[in-house]
Amino acid sequence: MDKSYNPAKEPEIYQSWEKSGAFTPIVPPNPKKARKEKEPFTIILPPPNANNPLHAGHALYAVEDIMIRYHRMLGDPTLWLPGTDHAGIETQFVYEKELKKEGKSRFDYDRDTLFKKIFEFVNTNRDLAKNQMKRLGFSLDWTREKFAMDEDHNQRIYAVFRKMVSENLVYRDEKIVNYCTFCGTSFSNLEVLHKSVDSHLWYFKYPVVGEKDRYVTVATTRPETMLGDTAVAVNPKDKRYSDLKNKKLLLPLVNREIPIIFDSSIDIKFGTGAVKVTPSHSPEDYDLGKKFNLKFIRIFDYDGKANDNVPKKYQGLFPNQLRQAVIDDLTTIGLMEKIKDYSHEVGHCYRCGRPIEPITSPQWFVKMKDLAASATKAVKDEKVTIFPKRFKKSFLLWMNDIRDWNISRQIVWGQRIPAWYVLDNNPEVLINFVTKDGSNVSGYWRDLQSQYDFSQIESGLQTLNAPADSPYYLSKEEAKKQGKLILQETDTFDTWFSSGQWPYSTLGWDPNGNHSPDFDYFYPTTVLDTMWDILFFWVARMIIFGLYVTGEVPFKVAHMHSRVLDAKGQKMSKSKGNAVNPVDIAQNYGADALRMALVIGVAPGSDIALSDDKIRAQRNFVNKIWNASRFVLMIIERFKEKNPDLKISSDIDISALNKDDKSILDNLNKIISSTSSNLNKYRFGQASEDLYHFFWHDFCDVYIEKTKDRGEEVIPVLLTVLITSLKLLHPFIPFVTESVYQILRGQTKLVESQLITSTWPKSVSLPQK
RNA sequence: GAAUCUAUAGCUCAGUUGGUUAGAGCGCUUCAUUGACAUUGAAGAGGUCAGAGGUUCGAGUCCUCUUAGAUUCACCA
Repeated sequence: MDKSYNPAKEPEIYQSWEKSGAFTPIVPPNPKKARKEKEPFTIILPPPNANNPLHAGHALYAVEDIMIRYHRMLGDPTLWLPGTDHAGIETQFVYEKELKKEGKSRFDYDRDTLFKKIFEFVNTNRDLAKNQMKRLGFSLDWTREKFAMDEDHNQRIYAVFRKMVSENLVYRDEKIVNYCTFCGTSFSNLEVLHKSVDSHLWYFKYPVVGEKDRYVTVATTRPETMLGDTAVAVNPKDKRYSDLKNKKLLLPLVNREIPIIFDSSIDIKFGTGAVKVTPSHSPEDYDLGKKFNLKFIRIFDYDGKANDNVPKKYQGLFPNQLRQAVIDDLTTIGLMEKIKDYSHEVGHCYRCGRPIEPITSPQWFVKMKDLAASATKAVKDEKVTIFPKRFKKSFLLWMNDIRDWNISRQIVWGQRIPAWYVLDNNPEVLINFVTKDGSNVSGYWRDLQSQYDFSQIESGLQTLNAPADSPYYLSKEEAKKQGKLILQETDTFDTWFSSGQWPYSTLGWDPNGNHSPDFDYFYPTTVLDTMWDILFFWVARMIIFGLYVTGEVPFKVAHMHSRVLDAKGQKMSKSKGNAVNPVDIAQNYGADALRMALVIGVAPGSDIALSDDKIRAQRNFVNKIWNASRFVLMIIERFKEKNPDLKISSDIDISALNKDDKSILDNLNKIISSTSSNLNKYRFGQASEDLYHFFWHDFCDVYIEKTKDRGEEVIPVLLTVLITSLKLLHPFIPFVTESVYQILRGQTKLVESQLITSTWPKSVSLPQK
């Protein structure tokens, strides 16, 4: 044996495991029945994004590997299913940055071409993550690997979509959505970051029509939207304005007469108690607009510029430019009353960081109320146990006031929504396309149809935007019955609409009920392990979809793991330059050292500061195991030299044990039961720490030292404690334990061929005290 | 605005349902060690467990408040 452990050989060990079939469970002939007799232990890997190499956080898949290896050793049929996610907006955002380097942008391509280019880009990256996961020792069943853009997965989510449409759980509507004009897409509420912004409250005077020198002053944080105001709202109990019933105001700069409306939602104490109402650009005002049947005047286009609903001099300005122009002009004409400092929360795009523009836009929504209710019930009834417990509370809180989910994204990378529009009788469809000579054209079908032939529009199509009440058909064939000029919706599904269906889809759920044996055997899965930051994005959606589509929860336990931070406790990110590549660490110190460093002494769900010190300490521990094993083998050799007939065995003769033997075996029994119990309770930090202490202190420092002046009778106890320790440690540090085991196997009589598939230890029977 | 979490040795953190002298890693001090391992061993210094109050025979552990920090959720002008 080498003088110290050499992690360079870890990949060979991984190959031998994979080749032996240890990662691949066998599905019995009658899976449903077999499941009832013995339930498999199943984890679906949270699929990493296909667009990027793994980061340190992904190394925490180690937690899943620990559970998987533990259950495999317990003898449970065990499946850990790998896959990668297409990660819609994330990937497109990354790819657009690549395009920018070439001096191109998404506007240079029709959507089909752009889609194909992104697909190629993703394919070149996909194997990277896979090899990294192998390097870290994750015992995933690669024969079942999936990708979120696999055709069978697409077909499944399309089927679910159609079902939801037919049951009125999916609807189209023109509502206020969170829109990023830079990314060119809407977002769900979850994808909006609320940042505190130091700004101002501007007080404008709106003249009262027909009354000389009388004004109503409104206070606003968004002067620019005043060009789209269609009312001013006050509280009916506010005496300052009670005489203004049936009066109108003259909107300055625009010279439009707007009504005064009375609604109890208006806070009398805020500002002047009078609020400008812009139904097309503010969520609250949208509600008022609906309630009072106000005009909806959208003043910003999808590119963020002011459109022709504003006076000519303002057209084409971006919101911040428009703001300044409005402030200047109101000041000039003497209608700016005052400006106060004011700090408030503004929604920003989680992707590009720019302010979100709330605008009305036709989009696809999922009705959440009933779906959320069933998920809430499942969690309350512990059909799904959320661990650590504190996340259960925030889950229920979030579910409690959930809003309808905007599932359509105006990007190309993702599953294109399977709905078709008929242009023949739908002139108001807004179309963007690239012409044959490469220029961008945008316009309504009513105007375009005379200038371009349909085939050019179809082949150059970038986006279309159909009015919310446009009829649509769920297949091209259906649509064709209605007309000749057919275009498919260009919006794609929110990534989470796809990944929310990951558990049953990857296992082979079938819309027609002909489920695969895998689905019958492994679904519902056992544990879902992920970081808490996607509890709402992903975990909640999976529970919702699972219950809706299969009638069962997708997993029984949702285990939220820690967040990996750098040595200083800072969030890792590429831009900060403090991101570490887990594979680099594995090359330098061994995957085992990294894995151990990530779990030892970490409380459930708390942050992990990953430092070099910590990794080195665990590298030392791994080496300690190597050397303790080397020592045991060495003294066996020495006894053999003295006595060539010596039988090497780990069978313990209870009557021959001395005090030290009994003490170490007693501790061994304790560590066996505490490790099992800690693993059952997801207390990986405690389990690993106890094992560390037992092996290094109890076994090496105390017991081995004491055996140094004893005879060959120590061999069975030494072997028993060593082999049992290797088994207990194997889920955490699989490589060193397996490689030591293989060496031991060559030199002593060991029955089991691999540690990975060996049985979990049971306590040694000792004489009663 | 709502909720959650954290505050324990110089640093990074463990400490399950409350129970004897509060632990680990790294760092520090002294010593040992040339055949398991210097990626070692032994001994040691170092904490009024943020502060105040309460429950209890007993609290780092439960409750209340205060202070400091972090995070998440949230359509308020």
